[in-house]
Amino acid sequence: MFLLPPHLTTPFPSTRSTNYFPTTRHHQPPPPSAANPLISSSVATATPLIADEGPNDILPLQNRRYDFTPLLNFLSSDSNSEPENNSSSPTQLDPTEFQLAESYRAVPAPLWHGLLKSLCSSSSSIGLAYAVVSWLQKHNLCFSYELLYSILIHALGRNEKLYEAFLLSQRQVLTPLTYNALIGACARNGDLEKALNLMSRMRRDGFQPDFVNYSSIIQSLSRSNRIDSPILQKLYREIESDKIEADAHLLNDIILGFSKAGDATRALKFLAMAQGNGLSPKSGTLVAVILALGNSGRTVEAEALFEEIKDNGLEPRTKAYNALLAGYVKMGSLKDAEFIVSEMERSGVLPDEQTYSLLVDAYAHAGRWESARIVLKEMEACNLLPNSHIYSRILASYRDKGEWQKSFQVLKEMRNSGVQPDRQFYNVMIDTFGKHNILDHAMATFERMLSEGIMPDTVTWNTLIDCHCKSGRHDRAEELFDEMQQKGYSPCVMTYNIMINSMGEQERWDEVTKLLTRMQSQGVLPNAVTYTTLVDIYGRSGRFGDAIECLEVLKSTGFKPTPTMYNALINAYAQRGLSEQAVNAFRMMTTEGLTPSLLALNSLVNAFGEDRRETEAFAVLQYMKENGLEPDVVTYTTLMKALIRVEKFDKVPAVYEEMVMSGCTPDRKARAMLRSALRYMKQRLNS
DNA sequence: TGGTCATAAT
Repeated sequence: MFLLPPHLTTPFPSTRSTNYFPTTRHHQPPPPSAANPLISSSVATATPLIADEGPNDILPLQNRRYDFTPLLNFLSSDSNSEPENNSSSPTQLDPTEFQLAESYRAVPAPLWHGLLKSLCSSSSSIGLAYAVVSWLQKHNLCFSYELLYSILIHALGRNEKLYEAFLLSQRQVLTPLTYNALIGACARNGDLEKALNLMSRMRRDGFQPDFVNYSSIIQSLSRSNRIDSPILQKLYREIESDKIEADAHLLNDIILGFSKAGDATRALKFLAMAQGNGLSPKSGTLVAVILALGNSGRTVEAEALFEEIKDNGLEPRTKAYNALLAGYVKMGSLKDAEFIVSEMERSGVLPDEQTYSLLVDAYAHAGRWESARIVLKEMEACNLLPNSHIYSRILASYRDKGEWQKSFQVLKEMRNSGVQPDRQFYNVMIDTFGKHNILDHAMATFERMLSEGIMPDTVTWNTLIDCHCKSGRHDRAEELFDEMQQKGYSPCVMTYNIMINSMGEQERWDEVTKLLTRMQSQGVLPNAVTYTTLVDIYGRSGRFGDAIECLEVLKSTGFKPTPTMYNALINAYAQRGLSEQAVNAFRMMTTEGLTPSLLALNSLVNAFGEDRRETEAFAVLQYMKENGLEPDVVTYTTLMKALIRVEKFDKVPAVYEEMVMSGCTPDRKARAMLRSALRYMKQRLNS
């Protein structure tokens, strides 16, 4: 088995030649006035320039007090500005260049910074930017060159030119300032792997990563929605071991990160820590925590936090109400949702598109299409136009209720209202067909989207690939995976997770390894789902050694396995009736300080049931009751299955009875289990 | 801004 090592030592890009900058310079068009820059236009004047002089991307600078064109023209043509050749001192220069330098003596530093940022925005002028820095250094025209380099790196990072940033950094000894800029550039470009590598390199060089590094990484993860709880936990452990005291900003980022990762428990923990230190997080962060609480069904706590905003003397605004509303919509509590909206009205807080969208969501989810329609009308009355987003939510509701046929009606309705479907809408539509195994509709929707000139994104490809996997069309999924890359789309973690799952289902272990290697080479970091998937696929195939090794590797890299990973392992043992091993996995989980969920215990019930140890299965039920975990339909159904396995059919009805008495609503599978027990009893009577 | 896609129980 193969797994990704902890800190992948990705080399810095060094394969391309280091004379990258000089060569790009030759791509500059020869400047018309290069022959005598001092004569062609005066320096340091307010005179506006002719537009076609110099690179186009610095046009905004021409409105400023200083005219950099002569300098840029000079640097574009003059080979003396090569950094390699600038050993000569300014006094040895030809008088023209000296005079040019003198004319820029009074330029304030921020203007140089602005010039550099501007030059970095276009590939064709990056070389020029570097030449400017070298030239400034040569003529002692700007105070801190370290700062200039970090500005260059930062600007390159902003402009998604990470590769160039790395090349540039290779020309300098890395200082804390340039390290920070580089780490920031990596974070901004979502290259967490490189950012983390740089942090450890920084430590090796004897520099202490500071909270800004951590902040930029966490912010980048949050922003790109790529954050997950284990990675943030690991980062926090590093913060602790770096002995960095989390300040208000960093704590804010951490709370926001855990919220976005859906880990409401840890978000609350750090919120308490911040408040304990007398710090109050930004209101947007509190809203994110409310959202996370609501999303995990913890609406009571969400409401408590909402009230806390009020207690702090702040008036909750639309966003805060929306977050609370989202929780109730998520749990399908229409009454509470309606109450929140009326509270908004009462408090004079205006609903926005999001509010209406959530309300429409709530009605559509409850199957009250007419009410949803009224909300849309009301929305228009408030001068808020229904958009593609709101219709995509409606479609998602239909999808989740199994009513894929409604897709066409939704499409028609939105067109009638003058709303054009956008990419996200089509993504949901493809997913709707895909989730119901109507692959030709899914593909037709994809074609339709293309024919309307809407470009797919990674989500579109992921959706298509996954729905083919789910329908067992692994061959087509693989083709689509290749196709997306041929068309220039880079697979993301999710794509890889889908493909790993697919290969695992097919037991093509070499392919699983290949995918992991490719992830690594492309700098795509595996996340919690990747590991859960690996544990799951190995476990399901009885490769328990590999499954456990996954968890060990994970732990050795400073991550903690999530409860979900253990659930996958326990489930794998359970399905093969290996109850002893299932119990062991369960114990491992509790030893790690993880609280077993109902899901883990249900798997344990199943493990005993499949191992014909129904007494122990019922002991787990007892354990649940004693530990305040409410058994659910799955628990009782699994117990009934356990009884059937040992042919104690006559005891099944009592379990069914208890299920109903304890307030569980029997579902289709529960009823089927009872029915089959009754059938066996009848058979036994007849024989 | 947001909204869409991936993992674990009968």
